[in-house]
Amino acid sequence: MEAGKGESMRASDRAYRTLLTEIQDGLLPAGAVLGEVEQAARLGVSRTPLREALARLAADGLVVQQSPRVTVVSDVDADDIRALFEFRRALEEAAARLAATRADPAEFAELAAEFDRTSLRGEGREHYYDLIARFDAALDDAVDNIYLSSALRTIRTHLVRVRRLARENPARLSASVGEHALIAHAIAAKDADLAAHATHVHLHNALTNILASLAEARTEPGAA
Amino acid sequence: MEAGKGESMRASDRAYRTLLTEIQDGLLPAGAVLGEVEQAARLGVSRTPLREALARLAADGLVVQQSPRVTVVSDVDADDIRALFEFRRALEEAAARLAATRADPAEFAELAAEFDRTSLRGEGREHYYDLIARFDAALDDAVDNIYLSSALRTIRTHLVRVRRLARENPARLSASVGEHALIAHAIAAKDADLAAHATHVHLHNALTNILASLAEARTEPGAA
DNA sequence: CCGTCGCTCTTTGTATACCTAGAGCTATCA
DNA sequence: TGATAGCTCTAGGTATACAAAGAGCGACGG
Repeated sequence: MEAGKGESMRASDRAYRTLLTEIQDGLLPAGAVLGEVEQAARLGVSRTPLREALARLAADGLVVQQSPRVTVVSDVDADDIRALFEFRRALEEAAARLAATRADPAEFAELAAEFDRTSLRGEGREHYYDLIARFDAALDDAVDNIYLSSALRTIRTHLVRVRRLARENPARLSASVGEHALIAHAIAAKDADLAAHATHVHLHNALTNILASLAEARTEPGAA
Repeated sequence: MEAGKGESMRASDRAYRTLLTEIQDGLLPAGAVLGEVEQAARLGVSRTPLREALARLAADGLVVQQSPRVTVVSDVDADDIRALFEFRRALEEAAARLAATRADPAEFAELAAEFDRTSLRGEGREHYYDLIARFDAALDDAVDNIYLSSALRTIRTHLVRVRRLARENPARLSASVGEHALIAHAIAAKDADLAAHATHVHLHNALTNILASLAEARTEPGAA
């Protein structure tokens, strides 16, 4: 579907992908120490490509040099999430405005229609996340700005982790579909202000839900 | 003042700093091919740290893999600059808003006063760029958002190159001081809307000036 | 018994040797 | 004469060997 297959890549790419996935999925929790020799042996690559992978993860902000000698998986607390969403709001509002100006209306009208349909039938997570991914891709394509796209990609990388920490409930998922439908409609209608403000609203709701979910999880840490 | 000295750094850092400076100063022009062995020999380091330096430059967007085999200094044309400023506007407007909310008013009042003073006496480029740098640092500090700060740092890295391409004239420099004064005053007054809109205006003027300067340079490429 | 000095061992940073793949050239065949 | 197949050679990708520095521990002295 998207990028190259697992076997034909360079060792450094495989190491990066593997570590990225493991961090996003929580297999490598925040604070986990990533020793070079240890990880190189585990992933079956030598230290050279592994170091390259760690450097990329550090550039992404998923890994941090705790001390000059030890690299750890970065922590994600509520303040981090708030900061991430401040950044995200700035970028996605700008992206929505630009898309409203430049996008092919037909494409976003089609996406809007799909969001509307999905909103009626209560489809599963799978379908929802897939649709979101297509919407994001269309947005990136319409905005046509490598700086913006690159920054958005980084954000999405972090969001995968955040979503894992804060399980979104079905009600929120459903509401999110509706919010996306509005954004898509606004872009299709070339209404930049509406697109930006709808994005603002969407991100506000998403953040609120995530922080609430996080607070909940802290009070009742029973469900493993 | 800022980062570590030249002699005590790691070889990879030295290579990165050197290449960065050379690209920003135009010694390595757009399109210049950066062979690993060649650059490693030239900079007096081995290929391993040099590769790390190239990877960082690639992450910054200053270097690009033209083909799977050849890495070149990235090009900067008018469209790139427009895209950069779209991105910059999104981030700096957001930063201005956040600073207006969070900054210590006294600090920005002081900066505003300095801009006002600089505006009266026609100080040189040196003083101007130094003051801007202090303003940027204060903004970063006030915003207190690692994602935003990190993205702004990347932008500033690119801006050094852009400034080189488009020589800013004294009139523009003077106007820019005034615009900065207004932004600083707005932040000190905790007026988020004014801070954001003044930033918008400032970036619009800066971009217009740069693009005009670029068009000029293309018609009369005489002055070496 | 506690503090400090020094050693060792681990871990990162760097250099280099090896491997592989692709671009370009040449020679041969149609 | 043109095209193609094969070869060579270069440059990147990977593995490994080497160097240096810091943390942890132990022994010795006060």
